[in-house]
Amino acid sequence: MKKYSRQREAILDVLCSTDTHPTANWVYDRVRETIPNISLGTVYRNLSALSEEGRVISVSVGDGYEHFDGNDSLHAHFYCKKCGKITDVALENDYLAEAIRKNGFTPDSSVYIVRGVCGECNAKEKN
Amino acid sequence: MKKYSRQREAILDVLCSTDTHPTANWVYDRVRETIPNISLGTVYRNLSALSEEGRVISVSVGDGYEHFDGNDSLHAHFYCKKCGKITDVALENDYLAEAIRKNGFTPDSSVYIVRGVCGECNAKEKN
DNA sequence: ATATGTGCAAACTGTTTGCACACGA
DNA sequence: TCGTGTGCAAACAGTTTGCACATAT
Repeated sequence: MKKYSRQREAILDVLCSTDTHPTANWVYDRVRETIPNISLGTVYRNLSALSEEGRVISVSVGDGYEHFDGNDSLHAHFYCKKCGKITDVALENDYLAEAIRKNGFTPDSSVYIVRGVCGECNAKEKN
Repeated sequence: MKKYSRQREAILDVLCSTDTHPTANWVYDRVRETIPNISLGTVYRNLSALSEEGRVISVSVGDGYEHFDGNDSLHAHFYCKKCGKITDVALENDYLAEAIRKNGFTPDSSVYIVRGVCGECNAKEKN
């Protein structure tokens, strides 16, 4: 059975109190402020556990890192290729998951990523 | 300037003639049937180049591998956590990219992934 | 008591990269 | 010729894992 752990709670806290889609290492640094001797391995183990439980989503934008997201409302991710920032874009309904359900699948989590250039970087480009 | 290469064409061919969302290594094995002494490094370099050009899409489903997709029609990916299979689901319009454009971004490629259990594995589970 | 979680560090592995050579334009 | 691409192999880096100890139930 699943056992409580201070470490896992702290990790979940960090993920739910940011919208920056952090990497494992960023979470590690942040949690160390509270639990200084937590290990990176523990962070990885718990991120992976939380992700399997569906309490957290993992997002791969293609920058070589796994990003984690504690935002449980329906949204898409916009990844800017220039500055690397990931921005949430709220969605009203999950019509992709619906389309998929019609194909005989049972979806349980959705990760939507759109890549491109953000407004800020678009502006800068006009130099 | 971009130079023609037999290797890159062969890699693109492989990707466009399958719907299995292969990994770099699978592509490597496949291309070696035609170009036996191609190197894995070359495959990686070209996959990454093709991906930047937008001729190919890279899909991270969270199994530890990067998957590549030469299908250029609009579709979502369903990843089955049980059997690992990735299935394309055609979409009529890219309303997510639209939603994102309204937020001031300039999207250029979309990767939609829904995770869950596929019909086959659902059936098997009823034992 | 005991099964699960942790810290530590080493191991793993998919991917990247430097270099000398080959090749397309 | 000249700049880009390739093959090879070593290096890299994010992530995983084994082990002995700690902790929740």
